[in-house]
Parts: sequence; structure tokens; C-alpha cells
Amino acid sequence: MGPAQSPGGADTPPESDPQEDRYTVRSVARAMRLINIIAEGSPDGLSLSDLARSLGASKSTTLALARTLTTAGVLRDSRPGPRYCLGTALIRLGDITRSQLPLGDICRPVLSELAELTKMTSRVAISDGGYPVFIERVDGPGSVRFHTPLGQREVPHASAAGKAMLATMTEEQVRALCGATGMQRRTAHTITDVDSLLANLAVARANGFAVDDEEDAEGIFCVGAVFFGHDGSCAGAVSVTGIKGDLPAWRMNELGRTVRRYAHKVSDLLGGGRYSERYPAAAAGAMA
Amino acid sequence: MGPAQSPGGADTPPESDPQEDRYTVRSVARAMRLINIIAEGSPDGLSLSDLARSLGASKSTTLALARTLTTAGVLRDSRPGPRYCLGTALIRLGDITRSQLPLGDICRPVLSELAELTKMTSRVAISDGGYPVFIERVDGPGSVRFHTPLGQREVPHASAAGKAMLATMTEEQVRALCGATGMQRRTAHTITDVDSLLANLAVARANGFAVDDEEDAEGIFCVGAVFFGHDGSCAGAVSVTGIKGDLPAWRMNELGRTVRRYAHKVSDLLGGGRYSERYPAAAAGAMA
DNA sequence: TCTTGCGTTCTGCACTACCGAACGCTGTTG
DNA sequence: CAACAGCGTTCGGTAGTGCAGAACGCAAGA
Repeated sequence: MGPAQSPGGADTPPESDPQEDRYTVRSVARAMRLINIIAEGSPDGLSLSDLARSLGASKSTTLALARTLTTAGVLRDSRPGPRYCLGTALIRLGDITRSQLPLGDICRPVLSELAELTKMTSRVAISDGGYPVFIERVDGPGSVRFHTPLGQREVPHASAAGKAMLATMTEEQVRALCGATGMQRRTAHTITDVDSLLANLAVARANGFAVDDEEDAEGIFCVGAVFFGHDGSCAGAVSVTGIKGDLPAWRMNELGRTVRRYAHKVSDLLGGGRYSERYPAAAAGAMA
Repeated sequence: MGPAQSPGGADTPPESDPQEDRYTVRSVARAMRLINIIAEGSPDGLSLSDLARSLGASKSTTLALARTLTTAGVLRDSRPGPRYCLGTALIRLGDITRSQLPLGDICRPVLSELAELTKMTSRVAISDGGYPVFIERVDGPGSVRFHTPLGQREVPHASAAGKAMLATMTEEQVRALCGATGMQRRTAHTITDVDSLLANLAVARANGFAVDDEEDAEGIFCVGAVFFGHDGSCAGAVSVTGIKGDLPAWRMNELGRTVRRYAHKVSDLLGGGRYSERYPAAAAGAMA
């Protein structure tokens, strides 16, 4: 009953979102941060002390978290190595997640064909609040590999899949989304103002495919095209990724038509409409 | 200070492993169980009430856990659907985990070739305490898909990859491992006694590849062969999976030689030895 | 209309997650 | 050879927090 509120009443710990933190479990949030720290760290793993430092927690706390995650198989103890690295349970969970996304099973055969035909890495993305998230990938036969990550949000304005999806939105939606993201510059070729982007999207809409010409990474280009779900809305995008120098410029349109054709295949499998039915409507709605 | 030890001193809550639980964080362990419950549940997701029931916790606790995991992207709120399902962050983490395993990048091109040549699903497994764990998969061109999971422990005695790895061990090691696993029956063809298994392994050792002839799942067969790391130890196995009816019996040996050849390729890439150098030594050491 | 089940919010208590300190150990440095 | 610095581990004590249960609004079915 004492009026003792909080010890040292004047202290205001730097809580980020008290109204949202009310329903989060601190230790679980910390455990997730721990996993991400290891994911972004060296493939050889991180030592307990490094983890504790990065996490901003004591070694004993970090040890308890790491032990718990190791028991669950999410982390793995690399004995002679530095220490903790990601465990095989994450492979299992990622595989199950992809298999539960209905798109994965549908798209994989299409991606395989596309990768074999174009000799390029092919991926399929879904829209996560306007951001493209790649959920499936089939590598091309070439052995030169660059990093084409899965499962993480890409920037909408500097990726072929993102721009293909933006091209299906209204001008207001594009402006709102780009205002939220900030249209950060990634390379010298990145389009960083909305009006230029809208012009670029108009071309993409007319073509039925979008191009990322070294706008996300130097020397890398992508070509993407959207597909539609059975409810008629944009369900995601197919894209291929390659090294700019490998492809003559005049083949870009040919590649675009190929990608567009395979996006059609996905649309058909989903029971969605085709570009020829959807794009004119979208163009009429979005542009004057 | 009162001598009050623990409230209600005589109660002995049914703790499973008090000496191990001392360093585990309860809420994190619960969160991992929650993820697994959803992973094993319907692809459409599970409702909050269902989760609370399966977890054995109150709805408010489950809500807090689920909210925290959703914020981390590990879970996803399927709006009109029942409720929670796995999120794209798991795809990302699984992808990173595979990319951090050095074997993944090395094997993927080999698996692609093997899958194209055999028209079958090809996978690579590593050994996790004697249990095979598949870490990479390339589907064959056939559209008929069956479940070939990644990242989870398979039974050693009833899988081609497992038996291929067992064939590199000594008789004592095989007996010890099979004693630990129990050699559970999976189908009518499963080998459930150690002596029969040892005879089977001897054949595999002589051939340089192991066969799972409907021993793990009815109508499904696998062929697997191990590869060796640069330290000369068994580093894992390559295997292909198919439907029994699709393949005449007399082609089994041809398929086995193909898989063996591709396992050789992985061995070469890893700087490990070949069957011709390793298997005779293993055979001489394990069998009289 | 009444009922049943859902998801959400709130409050208070017991507990547990957290920190700090101390220990044994290894490898490096003087 | 000794002193040190860093590692991983263990152990108490405390305050903070995770937890359960009750209560609420709402939607769908009886």
C-alpha cells in the first residue's frame, strides 16, 4: 500500500514504445534479436562474450538465452569454433514456412523452367505491405553466385519485382509508399525521386515487365513481372537476376517478354487474369 | 529475514530436468514450442485459443508470446484466416543458415545436375550425431511432389542417406546408434533388427551406395552415397528420392552408380577421398 | 433472442529473468 | 616463470515481469 512507485522515480529508461511493449515478452524479443545478431555475423559463429556485447546484456543472461535456443535446435554449438551459430531447426522451419505458403509449390516448377531457359537465377516474391519479399529461388546453371537472399523485405523502388508491383498501384498509393520508404539511394543508377519513378513505372506498365538496371546493386540487373491471384489482385512477382555484362542491351526486351510469359503461367495456375486483361484497367485507373 | 525457503515446501512440481532447466529461459522455450506447434499445424494457421490449448498456457500469455513473435516477423497474422501462421523471417533465417553451412553452396550445382539427369528429387544430408539431416534439396522436373523435408533428423536405419553413413562406421558404432534409436518400424519393408541391417550395410559398402527400398515410406525409394571431407571423415551423403513404380528394378544399380559418381564430385570439391580409397579401408576395419 | 466461442484488456501476485560477482581455465605477455 | 586478460561457467539476491484469471465487446450459430 506504500506510495513507493518505482525505485528512483525520476529515472526514465529509454523505452521505445511503451504502449506497444505492454504486450511483448522481453526475453523472447531478446532471443529473436540474438538469432538475428548471429544471422548477420560470421558464418563461423560468435562467441558468448561477443553475443553479450552485441545484445547489451550480461554474459549470464546471454548464456541462458543461447542455451535455451540451442536446446530447441535453433542455435548450434560449433565446438572448436568461436561458439554459437545458426542451427538446423531454422532450415526445417524455413522449409515448412515455404511449403505452407501455397505459392511456393505452385511456382517452383515454373521457376525451374525459367532458370533453365534464361540461365539466370529466378525468384518469386510476394507483397508484404507493398514491399517485395522473395520466398522461392531457383539458381541458374551458372556457377557464379551472388547473394540473392530469401525472406527479407526488399526496397520497392530499386528492385524489378518491387517496381513491377508498384506499377499495378495507383499514383496515390505509389506516392504514399515511396514517402514511407524514403527511396534511399543504393547505387548511382537508383531512381530517388517519385516523378521519375512514376514515369519509369508507366513504361513498365506498357511493357508488362519492370527492369532494375543496376539500381539496387552495381553491375546487377533484374527483370520482373507480376502475376495475379484468383481474386484479381496482384499476388506477387517473378524476377530473374543476372550480371549486366553478360547480357547485350538489345536482349533486354526479349528477356522481359520471357519473364512476362512465365508470370502469365503463374497467373494461370492461380486462376488469376493476365496482363492483357489487367494492365489496361490498372493503367486507366492509375494514369490519366 | 525469515527462514521461508520455498512456499509450500513439500510440493514437488513435475519438473523434467531440474539440473538442465536451471539454465533455460522458460518463456523462450515456450515461444519455440509455439513455433513448432504452428509448424506442425494446418497451413492456414491456428487460432489463438487453439494455440493456448496446445501450449497449455492461458490465452493472455499465448497472446503476448504470439505478438512478440509476430513483431519479430517469425509469425504472421493471417487476417481473415484462423489466425497465426509462420512468417517470412523464418524463410530468411533458414536461407541464411543454409548459406552459412559451407556444404550448401558447394552441393547445390551438383544436386541440380543430378536432379536433371535422374529426373528425381536430389538432396544432401549432413550427419548430426549419426542422424542424417538434409540441408539442401533440388526438385526433379516431375511435377508430382511428395514431402521431402529439410532440416530435420531422419531415422538412420530406414533412409538411404542414413544407411550410407552407417556403412562407414564400425559394427560397434552401428550397434550403439541403432540401440539408441530403437530401429522403429516405418513400413512393412523396414529392417528392424541389427544383424539384418549389418548385412544390408555390407552390401551397401561393397556397392558404394545404399538403397532404401520402401523402408521409410510405402512406395517411395531412395538411393544414397556418402562423401568425405578434407579431413577424410564422412561429411555427409547425397541421395535421390523417387516413386518405386516409376523405375524398373534392374535400373536400380545404374541409378546407384550415378548417385555414387555425384557423391564423388562432392568429395572432390571438398578435397576428400573417394570411395575407392575409403571404402576398402572402412570395410577392412568394420567387418572381419 | 440466447448462447457459445472468439480476441482483447486489465490487475495483482508469485515467480523468474536478470545482473553482478566470483570461480576455474587457457593462452598470451611481461 | 609469473602476471595478466580473456574466455565460459556458476551462484545468490532482487526487482521487475511474465503469468493466470476474470471481465469485456463482438460475431456467428442455435
